[in-house]
Amino acid sequence: MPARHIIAKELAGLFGVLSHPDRLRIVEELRGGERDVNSLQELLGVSHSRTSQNLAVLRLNRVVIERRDGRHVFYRLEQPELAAWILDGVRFLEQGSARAEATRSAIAVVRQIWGQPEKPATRKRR
Amino acid sequence: MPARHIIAKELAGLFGVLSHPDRLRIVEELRGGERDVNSLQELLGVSHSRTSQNLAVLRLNRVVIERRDGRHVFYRLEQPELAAWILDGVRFLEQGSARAEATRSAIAVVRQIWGQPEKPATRKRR
DNA sequence: TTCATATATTCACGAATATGAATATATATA
DNA sequence: TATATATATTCATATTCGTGAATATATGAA
Repeated sequence: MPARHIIAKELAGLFGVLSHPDRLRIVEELRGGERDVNSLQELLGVSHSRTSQNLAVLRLNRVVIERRDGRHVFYRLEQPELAAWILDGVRFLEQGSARAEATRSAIAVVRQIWGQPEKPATRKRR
Repeated sequence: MPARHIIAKELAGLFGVLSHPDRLRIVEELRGGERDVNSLQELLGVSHSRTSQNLAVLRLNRVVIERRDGRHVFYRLEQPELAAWILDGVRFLEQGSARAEATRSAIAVVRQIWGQPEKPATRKRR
């Protein structure tokens, strides 16, 4: 199989993994370091199982790595630069006049929020 | 709706559009300039309608723009830098020891193939 | 003009895949 | 043990995919 077929397929897989709002937000929330599932669930405001399932997708595709500590499981980015690369892709949302103004201003906000490393919150360790 | 929700959703949409091998290859093949549907179909080695349908997805999501000329429809990237950004993302495939050696060498090849602008082939114009 | 051809898009269908919600199971800690 | 936490499984639904047929649309020839 030609190299470009292999890579196109694998890249498409990576894009597929990232083509979900929850999972994108998880990646961005992990940009500053590891977090446990509960902490992520609260940040996302979705159900526990949904968080866990999306983390499983990310883990199976080697986007995140887990570290168990007591009854907590902490997740972190396997390749922290991934978060910056994703954020960089936001510029392609600005295109086109058809794009809503709401989106354009949201981009500015998100660049503030996601654009700088953040010290992980409430990291309960034991 | 918080900015990060909006952006996560839109970004996820973009990733979804790009989460298909054919569409990724189309974007990369267009890095050097416009091509008509037939030319793309031959490059990809897939059916005509499949090519056209994937172009429609890219078009509806403002990734590509069409230009009609006679009986040909030429497509080009709306934001040419998109191809470079995607190629940049290839580095995240190198990760992890579980990754097959075949992939690693394919990455090198693809960086050669996609890494430099290419002069569009056989552009039949009238 | 009419007809044949080349090009591109759209449609309909079944197959495959993804998704979300709910539940069940497993594990670690107290 | 009981409880909190995390993962796995199941199921119903929704979405996406690929193919082949049908439908434009444009061009050139008769």
